Amino acid sequence: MKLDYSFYQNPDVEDVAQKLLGKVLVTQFNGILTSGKIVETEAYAGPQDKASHAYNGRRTKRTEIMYREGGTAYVYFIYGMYALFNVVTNVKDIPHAVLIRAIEPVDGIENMIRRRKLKDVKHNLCAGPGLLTQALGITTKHSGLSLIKSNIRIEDRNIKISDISSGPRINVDYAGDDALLHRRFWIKQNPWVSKAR
DNA sequence: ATAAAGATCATT
DNA sequence: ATGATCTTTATG
Repeated sequence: MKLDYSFYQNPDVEDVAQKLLGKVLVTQFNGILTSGKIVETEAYAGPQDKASHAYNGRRTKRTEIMYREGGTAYVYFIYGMYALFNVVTNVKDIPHAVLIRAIEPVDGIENMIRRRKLKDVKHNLCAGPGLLTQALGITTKHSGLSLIKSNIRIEDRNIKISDISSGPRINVDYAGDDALLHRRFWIKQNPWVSKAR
């Protein structure tokens, strides 16, 4: 069943990041349904987190979306090529977010392969934040959409997951000491987790 | 108006 | 380790 606002409005963003592991991220655009099991996430704890776009309460046109109520999609463009998908958490005006870093393909795999311009299923189909958005057809124009009311949603399909591992977030060295915090979570030994760089 | 950086990825 | 590629943001 689809996750509701009560799931997303949890005040503990690290807790949500871990609970998202094993849930299924689904998009349904133009009748094409694609989905994947979330296997890797990162928590961004708003104003107190030097790695967050909302650090120190920064509000810009882009980051404004993070101040919406939990259960909103925050998608932004980075490095001139990639859209990264985040789940906004906590209540309105508290800019917490969870970056979805990797999924394991579940539904519509042929369409995911086509969107990625691959020949067949390879490890790089959706193991990385910039790759899974391509595979699911997510772009910046989806930023601000409700995960409860739009064609992007997250479902609990009662998938049991094994142990959770944690470590520092990727590519946030600009965050000083906050770069050392263990706010990246993944399903232990899952082959679809992104390559750590 | 300009410049610099960036929650990445593929390749060497 | 480096290059591709361009939006967002800060600064002047």
